[in-house]
Amino acid sequence: MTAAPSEPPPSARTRRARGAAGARRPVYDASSLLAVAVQEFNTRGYDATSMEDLSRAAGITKSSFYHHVSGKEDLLRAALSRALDGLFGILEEPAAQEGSALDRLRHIIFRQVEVLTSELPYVTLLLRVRGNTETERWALARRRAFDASIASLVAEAVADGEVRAGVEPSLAARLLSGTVNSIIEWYRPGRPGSESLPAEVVRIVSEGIIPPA
Amino acid sequence: MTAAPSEPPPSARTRRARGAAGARRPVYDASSLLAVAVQEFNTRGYDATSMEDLSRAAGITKSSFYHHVSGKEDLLRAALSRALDGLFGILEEPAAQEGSALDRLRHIIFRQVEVLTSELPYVTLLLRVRGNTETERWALARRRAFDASIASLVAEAVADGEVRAGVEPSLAARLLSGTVNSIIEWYRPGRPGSESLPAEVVRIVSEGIIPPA
DNA sequence: TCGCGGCGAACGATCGTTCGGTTGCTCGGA
DNA sequence: TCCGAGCAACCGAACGATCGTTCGCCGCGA
Repeated sequence: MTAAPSEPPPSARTRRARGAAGARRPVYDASSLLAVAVQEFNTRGYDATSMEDLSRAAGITKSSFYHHVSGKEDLLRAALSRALDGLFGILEEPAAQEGSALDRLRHIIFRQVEVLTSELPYVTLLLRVRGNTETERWALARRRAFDASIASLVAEAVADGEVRAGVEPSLAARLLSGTVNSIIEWYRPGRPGSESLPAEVVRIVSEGIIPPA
Repeated sequence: MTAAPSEPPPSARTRRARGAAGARRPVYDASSLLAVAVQEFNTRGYDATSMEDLSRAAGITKSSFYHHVSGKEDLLRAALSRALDGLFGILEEPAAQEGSALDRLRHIIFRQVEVLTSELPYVTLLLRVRGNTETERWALARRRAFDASIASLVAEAVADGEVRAGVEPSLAARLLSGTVNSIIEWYRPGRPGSESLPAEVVRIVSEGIIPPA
């Protein structure tokens, strides 16, 4: 353990039971280091976060950190993959493929809020990607594909006469995605009333945010 | 002019007429360089943008760039100031201080969309600040103060019975700000229909984004 | 002649990454 | 039961690259 002279506590350490079946002695595993890294990325921003920052947050030195991860951009890719898998998984659910366009849309919105909150750090990182590297551009393209499938669903619902076509369907789709995604700016897990958030969001995008009395 | 050997065109150059009344020969002025810098900041992200990137976008060398600006963070501060001045200016307008809470709220939303679109690069930068430096924390605090005044206005409108209190006023206020701010993610100036956007946003937050038929 | 706008070169700092070496636990064989 | 080999975890030091910033100098127009 080599008692460190300064402050860092063994924060996200996931010590496996001594002598457990399997490999030798993994003090850190890949997913817990990823969680630490994503948290730092979201606090400081990806570019402003150094590998020194990440390793310090994990409680080890920079060179030790490299024994567990292959590099900074691979951490980013793993995190973005997790977020994208969560979102695209929604589209493959039965309720997202059966029923009227409006019903499918409502289900997707509901589930999108659930995924946003359950995978908050990863989705937050995804929604802040700018496209500087090939990894970021890949994530941006996948994200645009997700938004596009929602936009086409909105258009279908309007064409079927299931929603009032007060505005352009494309504008409605953009504001819809923007409203749902903005949740990452303020949502923090563990606060009371979180479990009702998906239903409240679905209602609010149907009835309006500030509907006159 | 000293014809550069490579590609960069004299992009945002604001050449003053030869021999015009006044000072010597300001080829670049502070505001045009700020515009160039903010555009680069928004494309790559503030931290990922180097002074080399900025000067290249301006068509001069890095050392020449420093003859006109005092540093990277001062550029950021100037840009964030411009965005914040635009937003807080809304709150001082007569229509934001007189009338019912709902009318004031509608006016602020309308004007906020106008400012978002007219000052798009500066507000975009503001909405992406993370809080790494003292400048960024100052901007974050001011931005939170703006959001708080909107939240209290929503609460007032609910208390006065002017809007249907379907959900928590604080949730409505957060989704309201998120919806309006998300416009920066897709709005680009000069496209047809832009002039009607503020009114459409006001209507959509009142009637819902996807109201059932 | 003056001085502003522009330039190349260089500063120290920090970046992501690599390398060689030390520690201490685990396990097979005596 | 003891021991030595092997290896995962960890570390300090350093790599070349790039960062924001500064400096001294030059050329041209007023």
